[in-house]
Amino acid sequence: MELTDLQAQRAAKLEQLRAAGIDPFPPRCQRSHTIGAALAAFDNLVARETTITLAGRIIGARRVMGKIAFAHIEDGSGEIQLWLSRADVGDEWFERFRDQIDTFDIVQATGTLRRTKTGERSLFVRELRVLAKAINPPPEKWAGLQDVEERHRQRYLDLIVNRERRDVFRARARIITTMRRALDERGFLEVETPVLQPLYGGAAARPFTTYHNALGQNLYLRIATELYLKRLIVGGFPGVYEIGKNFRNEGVDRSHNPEFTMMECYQAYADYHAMMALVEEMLGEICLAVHGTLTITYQGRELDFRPPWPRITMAEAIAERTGIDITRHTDLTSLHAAIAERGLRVDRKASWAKQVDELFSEFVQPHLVRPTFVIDYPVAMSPLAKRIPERPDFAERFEAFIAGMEIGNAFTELNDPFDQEERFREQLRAFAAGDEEAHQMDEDFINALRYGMPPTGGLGIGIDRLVMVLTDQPTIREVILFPHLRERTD
RNA sequence: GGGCCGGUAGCUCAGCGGUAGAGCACCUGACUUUUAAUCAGAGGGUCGUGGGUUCGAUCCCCACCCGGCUCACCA
Repeated sequence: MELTDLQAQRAAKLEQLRAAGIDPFPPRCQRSHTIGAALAAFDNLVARETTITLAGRIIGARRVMGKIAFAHIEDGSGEIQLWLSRADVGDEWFERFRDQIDTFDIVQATGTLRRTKTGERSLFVRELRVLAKAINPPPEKWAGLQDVEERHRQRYLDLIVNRERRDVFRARARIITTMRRALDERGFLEVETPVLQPLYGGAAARPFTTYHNALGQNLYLRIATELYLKRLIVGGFPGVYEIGKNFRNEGVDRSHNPEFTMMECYQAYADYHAMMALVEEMLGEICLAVHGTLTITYQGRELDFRPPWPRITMAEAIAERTGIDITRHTDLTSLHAAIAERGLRVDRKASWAKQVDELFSEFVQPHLVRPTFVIDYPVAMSPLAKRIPERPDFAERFEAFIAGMEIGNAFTELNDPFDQEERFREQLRAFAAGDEEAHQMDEDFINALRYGMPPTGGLGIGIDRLVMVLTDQPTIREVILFPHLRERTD
């Protein structure tokens, strides 16, 4: 790989260090404190004049004068200023600091803590060591690394330079930890199910396909964990959950990434009302863990996580926004007529369910800013959910919306194997008619249901979108460390 | 996939037919309390890629690559 001038300069300095018998990449350091710990114990360490050794990356500019020098280092726990004087570290290392050590190099410094005359807490260095020489130069000192593409392609650099971005991913970890604890405390068992699946199911999506050489078999990367987790409810676990990646072979936009993290949980002897309560409680706990309050701001808009969240049926929501009552237009012709009557766009290619969904997505979803449950979806859109006894064309299903985004999806799970089989057959017909996202027939899942699955509530939460909401990030790419980007060919 | 915008020094950006610019960074020198250090000086570019128009193209035209926003799609 060809080096730029700046890289070559740094590589030359590295060789100078080697020539002086200094390993620019020594295997160990002698750190006595993290910077965070040293700052926390600062007054004590000053009073006792304790000699300590800190390590970290040089950030910002080195300020080297004739006989003294300043620089800041950071180690992930904090930042501190180094104060170096020619008298204390000696000519050799003072000049080495000036001539061979650069911004971004990782160093170790031994000395005592004190405040400078301006009052800044600093390590007055007596001994310096190089821990790792940086060959790549830093971006611009003030503007930093702005270019979105480079921030994502070189996330490591983004995290060094834009250190506040680390907080987004710390919050992400806290969100997942808190969710896991909430589920554990409620008796759910964490499980792992296959990522490589011979059939894909549990969601409406196109899959990524791969091939197992030894078995001579096509496999799919999972689009959901649902059908495996419900097999475990059949198997007798009272509650299970899985947090993991799903893969959907679809487009990329501000709220979609081809691989994304989903939490799915299933609770035996519960229904979708119990799942609504679970969402309210669990997301409340998570919001408190991250923000310490249940009312937060997302992209300038207030979000109130205090329970109970509003509940509105899909039919009511559509009627409210469009004046169309889908419960009275139960066939496509009638529905199209109602849409046309109001001067709205009719999708001639859509099925009834698809047309309903389009009405919902276009006219209702953008308005669902505060945390809201939309409940009771048409059965035709919900092939894995149980019918509402009094209204068998609708299913006991809800989706949770926050800031106009679908965050969660839940049902009272369909446990009638005959109905499930018929729903799969309906999906096969849709697939044959050109719906590439229709579900596949899963005979083994039907077989599991034939052994009897208790009434069960199931829930999926899109972790990435939840993190967006709770960290006030505008796009999903900002909450995924390494978001999907096209390969660069130059 | 459509529309709009962008890709120029390591980074942040200006320039938009006539020798390629600034700031920061880097390099050289001075400097014992800096923190956007300061002062003086120097270097650094296939202007995303490939064609075309032109006496001459970073600039105009075409195609392509890579992004951003947006619409569509993806419940």
